[in-house]
Amino acid sequence: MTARKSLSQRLLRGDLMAAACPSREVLRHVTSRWGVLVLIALESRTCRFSELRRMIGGVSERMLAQTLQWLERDGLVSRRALEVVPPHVEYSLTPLGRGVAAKVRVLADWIEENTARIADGWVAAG
Amino acid sequence: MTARKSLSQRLLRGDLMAAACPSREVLRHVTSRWGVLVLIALESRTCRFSELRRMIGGVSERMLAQTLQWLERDGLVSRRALEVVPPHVEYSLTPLGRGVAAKVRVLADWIEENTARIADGWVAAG
DNA sequence: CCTGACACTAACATTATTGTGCGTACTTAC
DNA sequence: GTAAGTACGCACAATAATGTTAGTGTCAGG
Repeated sequence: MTARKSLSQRLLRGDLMAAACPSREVLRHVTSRWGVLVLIALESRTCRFSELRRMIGGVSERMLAQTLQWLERDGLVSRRALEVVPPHVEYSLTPLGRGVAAKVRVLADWIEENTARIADGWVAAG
Repeated sequence: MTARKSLSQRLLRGDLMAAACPSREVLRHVTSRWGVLVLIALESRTCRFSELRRMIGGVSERMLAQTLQWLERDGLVSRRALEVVPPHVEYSLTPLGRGVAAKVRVLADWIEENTARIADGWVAAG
């Protein structure tokens, strides 16, 4: 068994500017193409696999599964499989996951609100 | 010449859940591996190319240039080249860029603070 | 004279990420 | 009986992102 709170947990802080820092890995999962969207979708409510697939336009089953596994390993998403037929699996955010999801959501909101402004620059510049 | 404020800018909001929405593109630039770090670095101050390169551990010149160009086209970063020798180029955030950078920074802070907790889960699970 | 700094670009090699199609094992709906 | 839904895993292909190397032109420092 591991200690309840490791030394690193109490003392160390990640440094994203450092190439070798593990925080880089977390960043990649969270900000991956579908990671952002999964976190946002799950922030609203617990979802099944195929619900997520329908909610998130353009995601393939393979990528959705992959992304969910990353986030699960990071302890941000929890998976609950019901032993029934047909299979029923529920994905939800962990307390930790709710933390990131909130931040991610704020960023996503900003992007949704400002995309039109940004896209105007694209057409103006050609 | 384009209209001062396009219809889309006043009326439409991006929808990240829609596969074809342009907001997806903005999201990709902002959350790209180096995009996040560039925005954070520039939030603290205007920087020269090689300063950014030194600040952001592990970034190659090619990727830094690429990322800066994406963000510049999106109107988030502005580039100012002084006509001197040796070349002197300054990168800074536009007002729009300051908007995203603030949101990105909050996310990055969260990750830096919680990476230790997350990484603990990695070792525990093996 | 030789090197390094500066801010890149172009060409090429290599990963990483993503997509596609198929298979699973069972059930309900048509 | 046939198709579709369920939640994926696996193999392979394609595309996107990233890295590596070399080169540009000028000038200051050793």
